[in-house]
Amino acid sequence: MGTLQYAILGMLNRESMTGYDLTREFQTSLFDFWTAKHSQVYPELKSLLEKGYVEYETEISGTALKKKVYTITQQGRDAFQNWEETAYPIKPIPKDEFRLQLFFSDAMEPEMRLKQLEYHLQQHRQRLEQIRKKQEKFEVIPPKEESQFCDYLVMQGAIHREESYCSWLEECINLCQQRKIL
Amino acid sequence: MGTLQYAILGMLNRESMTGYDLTREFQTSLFDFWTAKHSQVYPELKSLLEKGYVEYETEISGTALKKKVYTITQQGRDAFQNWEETAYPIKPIPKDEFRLQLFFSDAMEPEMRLKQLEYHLQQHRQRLEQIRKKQEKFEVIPPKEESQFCDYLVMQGAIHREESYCSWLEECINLCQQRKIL
DNA sequence: AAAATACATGTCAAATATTACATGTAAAAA
DNA sequence: TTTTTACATGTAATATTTGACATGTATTTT
Repeated sequence: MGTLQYAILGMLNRESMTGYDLTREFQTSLFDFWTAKHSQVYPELKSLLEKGYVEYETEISGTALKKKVYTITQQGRDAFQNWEETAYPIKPIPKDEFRLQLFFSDAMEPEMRLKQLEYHLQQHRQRLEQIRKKQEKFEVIPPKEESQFCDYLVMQGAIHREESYCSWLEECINLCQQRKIL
Repeated sequence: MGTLQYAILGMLNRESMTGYDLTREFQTSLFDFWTAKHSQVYPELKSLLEKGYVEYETEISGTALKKKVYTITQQGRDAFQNWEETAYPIKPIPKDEFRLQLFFSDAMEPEMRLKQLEYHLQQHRQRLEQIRKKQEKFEVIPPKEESQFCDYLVMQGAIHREESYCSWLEECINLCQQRKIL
């Protein structure tokens, strides 16, 4: 079973919701480590339904709008817990198109390389700022029993990741400029 | 045109080689930011051939073993250079199964969460050590005109990435333990 | 009252990527 | 001399993901 299905089970384990709600979560609270579009969510829900890991009730919103509110079953809870407690070997290193461009940048004008480095630094600084805005909502570190504590941990991870990307790019820019002056 | 095709063009831009050689590069020098299996490389070479971006000559190794040695064409060089100098918006945040598990770890025993954190720290420390072994080969920072300089930059990036992953995990472990003692 | 945005659910085609299937030669080690 | 490892090239089936197509309701803004 793919990771996305466990992500869905994990969310439904917290709270029953619709495919639309799940999709929204993938665009917000899970955004810093997992994303999915609605075109992937609905088929996966169907698959989980066939496995008996989720069930749904139809609710009417307003006068005609049908909503399918999905709830995790005991079977689903068991499958989720089993995944959650399994220590999987770490996945292959994520692909990074910019690192690839940089790797080949010896074939490029030094000014162009610098321009590329500065553009990407700017992009990652923006991303970092967006994550820091989330961080500011935490006034204290939440107690470790709450799901808020987990939110805090993964958000810290996202900050670490972007900070290190930025500091690497700064280092690259320095190295490129230094050797220009000498 | 997909990124993998540009990765192949970039390698052939440095030196003519076979699909087998390319696959080996994806497992070694490009490993820290892009990978591909031979089952993906051969069809992509075929596609590049149809586009006129590469051509090949058949060489005989030994008495019977046929090798297809691919060479980039001028058209291929132009396409590559165009990609290389384009500043693409940064890609969505890479997926990370462990961060997903951690995000849901409020539903888990605190000891289990700690066990998971320590396992992943160990895995990433190992990965970091492997990259550091590559780093040790550089006695000085190579001059910026050489492709070695690019190798150095991306390798530094891989070190930054793994170091920050490890320091984040250490921070998480500390936070989990701290609150246990208090 | 109209328009725009958010809510809500799906399918389909295409691109990307992994694993397994399939075959054979060359060189090095046991 | 046999076996194993590296060299060498492909295809097929499957899984994952994205982007486009397709439709309709509810709410908010203009």
